[in-house]
Parts: sequence; C-alpha cells; structure tokens
Amino acid sequence: MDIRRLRYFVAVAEEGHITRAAERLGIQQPPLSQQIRALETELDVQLFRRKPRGVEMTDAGRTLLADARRILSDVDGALARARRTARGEQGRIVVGFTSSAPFHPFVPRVIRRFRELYPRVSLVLEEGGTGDLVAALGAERLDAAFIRSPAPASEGIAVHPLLEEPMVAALPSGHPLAPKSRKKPLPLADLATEPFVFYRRASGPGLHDAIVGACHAAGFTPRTEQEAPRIVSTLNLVAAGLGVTLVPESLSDMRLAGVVYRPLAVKPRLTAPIRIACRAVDHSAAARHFVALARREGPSVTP
Amino acid sequence: MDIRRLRYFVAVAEEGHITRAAERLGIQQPPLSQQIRALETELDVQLFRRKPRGVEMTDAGRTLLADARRILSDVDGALARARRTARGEQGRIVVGFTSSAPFHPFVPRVIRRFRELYPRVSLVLEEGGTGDLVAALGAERLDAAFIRSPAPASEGIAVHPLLEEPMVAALPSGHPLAPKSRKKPLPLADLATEPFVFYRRASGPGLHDAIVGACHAAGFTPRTEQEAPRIVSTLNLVAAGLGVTLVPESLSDMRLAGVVYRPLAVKPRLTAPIRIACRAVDHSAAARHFVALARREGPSVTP
DNA sequence: AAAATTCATATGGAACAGATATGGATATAA
DNA sequence: TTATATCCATATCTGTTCCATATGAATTTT
Repeated sequence: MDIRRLRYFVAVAEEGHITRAAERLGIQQPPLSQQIRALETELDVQLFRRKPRGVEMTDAGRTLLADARRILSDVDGALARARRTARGEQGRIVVGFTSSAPFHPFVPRVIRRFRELYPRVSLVLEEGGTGDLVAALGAERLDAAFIRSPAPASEGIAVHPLLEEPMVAALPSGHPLAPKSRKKPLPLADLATEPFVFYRRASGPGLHDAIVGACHAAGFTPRTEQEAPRIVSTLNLVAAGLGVTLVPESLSDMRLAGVVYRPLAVKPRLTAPIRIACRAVDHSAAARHFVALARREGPSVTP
Repeated sequence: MDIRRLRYFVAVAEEGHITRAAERLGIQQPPLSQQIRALETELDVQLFRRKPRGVEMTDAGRTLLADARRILSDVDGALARARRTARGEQGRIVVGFTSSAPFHPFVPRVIRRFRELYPRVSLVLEEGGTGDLVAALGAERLDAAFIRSPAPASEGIAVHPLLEEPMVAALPSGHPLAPKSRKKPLPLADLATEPFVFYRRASGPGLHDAIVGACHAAGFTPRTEQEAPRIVSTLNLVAAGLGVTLVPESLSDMRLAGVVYRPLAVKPRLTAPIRIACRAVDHSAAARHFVALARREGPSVTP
C-alpha cells in the first residue's frame, strides 16, 4: 500500500474518469489505469466499474474514499507537525527557575513573549533549587532553567548571564536602622552585629556566597541565626524579627508587612545575577529558541 | 511519502537500532539506512541522531512516531473496511416494504436474521406503495423491497416469489355472516351483494386485481364503497361498518376491535404472495446477501 | 456507418528498492 | 593501551516498479 496509490485513487474517484484524473495528476492514462488495477489486486476488491463513459465507484470504493481522504489529510498533517517540531514551532519544553527568579519582571516577560511567539509550544514551569535544576537539565527532565548561582561545573551544561540587579538589605520594620531615611544607602558594615537569616546554601550557593563574601569585604563575618529553604521564607523570618538579610532588589516588589528594604552602600557594588542554564548541545529546537529569546531580551532590561 | 517508509520508520523508532529493525523487517541494514535518510531528506527533518550504539529519536521523530502509528493502523483499518464492504459484510442497505408485508412474521424474521448475520451492515427500512418502491429501486434509493404485486414490467428489476398465504374475509363484527361458526369457510359468492372496502389500486395493484378477479370467478363484480390508502386503513373502515374486504391471512393477527375474520371457500384457492424485488444486476454485495437470505428462508415458512 | 471517447494492453526506458561488500567511528574487553 | 565488537554510512550492482508512447477494443454520439 502506497500513499501515492491512495492519491491516485482519490483523484479517479473524484473525477469519475481515469483519463481526466491522469490529467489532473500530471501523468498519462495508461499508468494510472495500471495503478488503479494494482490497488484493486492488492486489496482483492473491485473499486470501480469500468463504463464506456468513465468509471463508477463501487460500494467498497466509496468506503475506501472516505478513509483515503482522511488518511491523506492525516499524512499531510503529520508531515507538517514533524516539520514544525523540527523548527521548534511545536512541542513542549520544561523550564525551571529558582524561587527568587520570577520576582524579577524580566522572567515572566520572557515567558509571556515566548508564548506569543511560539503558541504551539506548550511551556511547563517548574521550581527547584539550583542543584536540582542543573541535575534535571542533565537528565533531560528540563530544557532550560533560570538560576542565580554561577556556572556549576557540570559537564555539558552551559550557563549564560542575562542580567544583574543590585542587592538590598531587608530589615524588620521595627529595627533601629529601618526608618532612617530609607532612600539613603545603608553601609554594609552597619549590619556587622546583626543576626542574619540565610537562604539555605545547598539550594542556592551563589547568592549565599556573594553575601558572605561582601560581608567579609566589609570587615565582618555574618552571624547565621536562621536558615530558610526558600528565599521568600527568609523574608518571612525577617518580618518575624529573627534577623536581617540581603536580597535581590526585585524581591522588594513583594511588599511584605513587617519588612523594610534599604539600598546598600558597598564597594564593589553587590549585585545578584539572573542566568539561564541549558544543555551545551541542546537537541530541542524549541528549547534553543527559548534560550535565544531570553538572551536577546536580557540586555534590554539591565537597569 | 510511502506507507512502507512509515513502517520502516516506526520499526527503527521502536527498536532504537537500524540493524535490529532491519532484522525485524526482513531486510538488510543498508537499504533501511537509505530509506530512513530518504525520509529525512523528504521531510527536511532530522528524525534520529546517530549514535555509536544505535540511534536516538529527536523531538520531531517522537512527534512523527505518534502520528505514524495512528496512520498505519488507520490504513490497515481502511483496507479491512474496504474488503468487508466488498464482501457485503459492512455497509448500509435500504429495504422497502408495502404496508401489509411486515404483518407476516416472515418479514421481520428475515430482517432479524440479517441483522444477526451481518451486524456491520446498517439496515434502513422504508414503507411505500409498490410503484414508489420499484421506482426507488431503479433510482438506487432502495436495494430491495418486499412487495405483493406481481412483477412490474420494469427494466432491470428482478422479482422473486417468497411465499403465498391464503386470503381471508374481513367483516364487521355485527355482520350477519360474522358469527356463523367462524371456522367454517365462507363461500365468496355470499359477499356478492356486500359493499367492498378496497386498498387503493394505485398503491398495490396486485392485491386489488386478485380480489376483483376472484369475485368475477365467483360470478359477481364487487361494489366498491370506499377506498383507503393503506391496507390497515381498510380494516379500520370495515370496523366502522362501511363494508367488507379480503385481506392476506397474516393481517388477521391484528385483532382489531369490530373486525371478524373468516376463511374463504373459493376455487381456485385465493392467495396473496409476498415477493422480493431487487435490481437484476445488483452491485451491492450486502443487498445480494439480503435477497439471498430472504429466498433461502422463504420456503421454510410456506404453510 | 463513421467518428469520438474512454479504458485496456504491449513495450521500452528511467528511477528506485534492496542485496552484498566495505569503510569509519565509538564503545567494550583484554 | 591495544584489540575486538558493534553499529551506521557509503559504493556498486541487480531486479522490480513506475511511467511514457503506441495501439487495440468497446461503446456512445454524430
């Protein structure tokens, strides 16, 4: 059974003439007669009754015609779908992100833009710690991930910087340093004696190390009072008055009751990056599109 | 695009090896490699990544695999359906009948039996006058019809006798001839002076002519008092006391209030036939099966 | 009765599928 | 590390299939 024969059959069925169908198909009449006969022999079914003025479909022919039309359009659809998938215009990608990433407006913007550009690609989002995300990338359970940590030395994983945002201090609202002209940058050294609330290093080593490093540069080692599994949880602990912490500026969009944010005065400027991680040789065209889009949109939002 | 290539593709996708798939398909490895490559070239899509230990599907390949499986099973189904239709095991036939036919248990029995034997053939029933039925047969709107009239001289229509049943007299229950030992045959001449209710000749000339002929043989011409469009309606008129009539015995199964049936004493025996009409050269295998079944079952019910 | 239309058959050439032989790359084993 | 095995790709050849041209047969139309 050959798709070509089905197309020939449909043409003959629709024209009611072998000769006319041959014209439409761009071939001569004798080979078309042969093909129809071959199809009938293959099925052991008479599809047409030969008449002096053309051919007439049998019941079996009518049955096959309906099926053949459906099959042909299904084949065309399948080819189109395969091509679209290869071009990355169709399919499914899974994108991971660390808990703090979606607070920066850049991340939801990229996602929204991708959905507009590639409406046939279903985009699944998944939250996780940096380590989990990178592992999932390697295991092909994820196609890309927004992370804040620096490149984890994982084989075959590429990490591209997207943007940097300043860190700010998060203080309990009753804290002595809180009300003092909030706009004025707070010297990091002022927090030397404060208890710190940390995001668990295992979940996001990059942010953690950056904070500790900055404190060392300012001349002190931060005293860890509490650890929280998610960056949002650290803010809840700050709100409860258990300590202070430093968070990426975009987190301050979350106006949590009991938390006050202040910009930092620290040299060199303390920033938190947003990066995108993906497999170095990525096979999913849709995933490549996603990463490319993020890298293209990245610079335009750097403050 | 060739169905064979799709089958090859599915085999390779399922095995994950070109060599193993070639074994399964009963061909050698090189031509299979060529076919897969040809398919990729045709689609302009990479379907597999060649690895030293086999091949690995791409996203596009996975997309195509799902489609290909569906298409292949659809093709198989289409072939099976075409073959079944050719064998008359699938399809649709329309069977007509005159209003009086279904009263004889033979007709519903044939229909029931056909439905059992050919469950995939949908059987549509249509009632009509003999003339309409024969015309519909010629116009291919009908595939067979149960009629009572003799062969209408219509070109290309074959009529086969199925069975004969005796005629009985239908009298109003208050009629003087009604109560007289109902089992005893009634001489037709006794009805010579009675007003007759007739089934319209145009709708069923066979029955009409048979009755009038029998009356003539008995020495009188029946006086037509009323005509009714359907044979059942004549019985309603008899019940209303407007006259008497003769009906096929099977009609007496309908125990209509106000109507009494009596067997007839008449030489030669007055009978009503049931026949089946169909196209002489019928192209529908299912229709041929139906007619053959009716003719086969017919003799077994002749009383 | 002749012409026209349409499908079937015959024959030759081009394209294609499949077989065998062989090469190249990578993983596995010694 | 070297050797072997595995697996896919390439090259060449053969048989089949598909299509074109030429022609025949049957039926309808002029």
